[in-house]
Amino acid sequence: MPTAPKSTPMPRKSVEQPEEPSDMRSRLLAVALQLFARKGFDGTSTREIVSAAGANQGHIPYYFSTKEKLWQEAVNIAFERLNTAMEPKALSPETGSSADHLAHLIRRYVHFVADYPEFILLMNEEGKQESPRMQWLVDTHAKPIFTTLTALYEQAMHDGALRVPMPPPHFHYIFIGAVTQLFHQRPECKRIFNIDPMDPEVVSAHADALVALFISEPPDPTEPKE
Amino acid sequence: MPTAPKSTPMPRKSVEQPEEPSDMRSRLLAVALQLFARKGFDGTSTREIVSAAGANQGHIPYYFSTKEKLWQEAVNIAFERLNTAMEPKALSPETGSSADHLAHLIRRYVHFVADYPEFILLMNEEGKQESPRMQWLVDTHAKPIFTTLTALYEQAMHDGALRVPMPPPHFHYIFIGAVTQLFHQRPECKRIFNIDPMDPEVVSAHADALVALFISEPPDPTEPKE
DNA sequence: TCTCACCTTATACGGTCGTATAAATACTTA
DNA sequence: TAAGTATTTATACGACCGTATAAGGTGAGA
Repeated sequence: MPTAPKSTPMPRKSVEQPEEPSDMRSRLLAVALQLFARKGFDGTSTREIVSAAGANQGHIPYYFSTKEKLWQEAVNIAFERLNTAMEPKALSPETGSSADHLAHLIRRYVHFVADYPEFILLMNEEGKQESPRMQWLVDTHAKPIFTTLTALYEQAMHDGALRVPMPPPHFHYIFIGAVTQLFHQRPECKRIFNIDPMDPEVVSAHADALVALFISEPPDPTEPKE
Repeated sequence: MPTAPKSTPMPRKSVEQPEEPSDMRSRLLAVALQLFARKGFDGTSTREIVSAAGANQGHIPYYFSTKEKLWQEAVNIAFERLNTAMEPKALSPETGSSADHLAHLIRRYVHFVADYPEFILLMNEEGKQESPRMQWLVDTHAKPIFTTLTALYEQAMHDGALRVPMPPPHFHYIFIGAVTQLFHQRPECKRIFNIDPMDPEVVSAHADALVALFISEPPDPTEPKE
């Protein structure tokens, strides 16, 4: 920009976005994650990422060498957030019934998905077709998580906490689909039903419905048992 | 190809694929539907379509004028198949309980999705972000279907056929997600669980699980009612 | 056989893509 | 302040994109 005033040479670094991560690498990762989730890997150009991050084309080979590597690092961040939101200690509690615990996990996951739809958008985008990216994602992140989840499902079925027992893979996809479809199809839902899935009341109602659908009712204390 | 033998000038038309639709327009539509479903609108190039259909670049402006129009015609075909598979008369039966009827519809839809995953791949691809394509798809095809479905859900809840009553939009996305996620994430499922969702036994087991989850059990005739 | 509408082909245009790199700038350390 | 490292910039390359079109081929009716 040849017309920029040289008389005010920017004090130190950038005063532009005091809230976002200041270094270019982090900003590129954050922007890339948003765009990859919303528009897919092929649907997102490096020029779009660079422009939205206020960066330069040269930054991508400099920091990430390749668009694919940039995507991998962005996915790593998404899984870090999942693991933070659903931290492992919450998965094996010491108190409360199995049903209560599972209900709590469902509510937590619903709110995570609503707060951070990028995660499921990425997963659904990459899980639907064979590709090196899909294999990397599954082997690196998904498989270990699903091993843990399968154990959780089996424990819950053993405890009678799940209303309808079924093989873990079936339960897994039924459950994940039931939780996420509303948020994955947000624009469609807004246009068809005039409802915004991100509305906090909608999110809570969704969590309630899912808990009622999947979790066994506790035995009614006003009735004699057996 | 200058080395092609001119001595054998192809009798009449093409003897190549006697089973596929013979005219180029239909072949382009069939191929485009597959590719759009598997790789999305942006992820599919007209050159890819043309090459897979054994056609020429010029065929696309000639028959469809635009890639977007080609996409629209392919989507029309997908919805024709949905409407054929779930034909309206099946939606309002005269005999049997509401629960039996609904269970039948669930099984039918599960098998449709398994046989023809292109449909849900297209819907999920386009429903996840705002775009003129999404608006066209929803206004042209999805909205009328979902109006019918909402009436169906409400009737089923009124009849007590659904185990867990909830507002129709919530039920809709929970149900669609529960049915389709397994088939949408087929490559992921194969890699994680070593299970192919298209295996007929897996499809049937999935349908059974969904019926058990959503549909109320019939009142047990061996027990006195009330 | 000639005509003419229909279909197919080869080829091209301007634009965008991922990637790359040399030069310019900013920052740190001495 | 001087030297050296880290970052940013402008720019370029070849490949592929959607779209377009003029020329060639084909077959039915005159």
